[in-house]
Amino acid sequence: MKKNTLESLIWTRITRFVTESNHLSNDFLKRFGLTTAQFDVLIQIQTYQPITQSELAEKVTVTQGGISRMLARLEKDGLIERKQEWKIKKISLTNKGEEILEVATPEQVVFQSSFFNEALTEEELKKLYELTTKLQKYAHEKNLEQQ
Amino acid sequence: MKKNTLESLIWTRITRFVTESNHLSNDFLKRFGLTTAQFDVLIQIQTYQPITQSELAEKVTVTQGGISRMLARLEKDGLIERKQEWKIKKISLTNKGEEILEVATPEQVVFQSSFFNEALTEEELKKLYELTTKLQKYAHEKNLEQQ
DNA sequence: TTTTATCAGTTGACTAGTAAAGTGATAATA
DNA sequence: TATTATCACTTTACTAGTCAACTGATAAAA
Repeated sequence: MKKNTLESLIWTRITRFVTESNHLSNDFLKRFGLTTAQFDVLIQIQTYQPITQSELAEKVTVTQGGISRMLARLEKDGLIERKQEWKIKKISLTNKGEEILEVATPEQVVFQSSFFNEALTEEELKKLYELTTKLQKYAHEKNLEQQ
Repeated sequence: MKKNTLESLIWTRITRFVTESNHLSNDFLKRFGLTTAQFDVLIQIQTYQPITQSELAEKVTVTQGGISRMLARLEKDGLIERKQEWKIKKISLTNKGEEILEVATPEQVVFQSSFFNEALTEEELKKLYELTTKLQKYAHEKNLEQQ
């Protein structure tokens, strides 16, 4: 019984890479009082605000319930606000949220980029972008089919 | 303020791919009463048994506390056993664990591989393996430095 | 107008993980 | 021998997520 195909070796590499670089980013973002997941969500809100919870959930590939909890925490910390409007809730950043991102984003982008550009050449980066785009599109479509 | 470098685009693709393909695998493994995380741990135990908790934690990039909880669940389900031996605990699969893996592994390997080989060519797979190996090695080293 | 459906979000019970403090056995030192 | 350190693991309190059942408001059908 073969359990180590090239594909499953890649799978292991990718998941280990994601958890390890997540640890590093969490550590780095501690100075701003943020986690990697929170930073990810805040960036999406900043880009698309005002946005509904369902739209946001779709963008960060999390369930309705997951985004509900996450936003409850971010609201408690005063980083975002939810305004009930008709039967939907429109999410946007507060001034505090906006200010933190202004400082955190450039630093986090440089830090996060370092995992890639210190390990790979410019050519390899382009190839990797191409390959991961294909993978993600395929997995995304397969997920949509499932429902 | 530039927040969309090629690197951070790759980051997003990779993390979204990992969560989406994890959903698919979780769904697939439901028929064996397993989650993707549990399957991952069981395969490592099968490969290295008898193994200590600390060694196992290292292999699956999880903390001591994390592996302790995970193994408590797997033990409760009767898939593994922990034998106290001197001051360490040696982990191994039970018959039940071994039997489930025997059926689940070939199917899960085929399913997991499909995310890759249906989206990419053989050539691209080899390239991707090369690139992800570099990435993971780099992130792993950086994590070791941190401690 | 009452009922029913639907839609956006929340909540309960769970898995899976973290950091940091705690436990209990073994080994090293005073 | 008594004390202290260390080691392997557990536990507490938390973030982050899942699914599925539940609200509560709006819209559509009877």
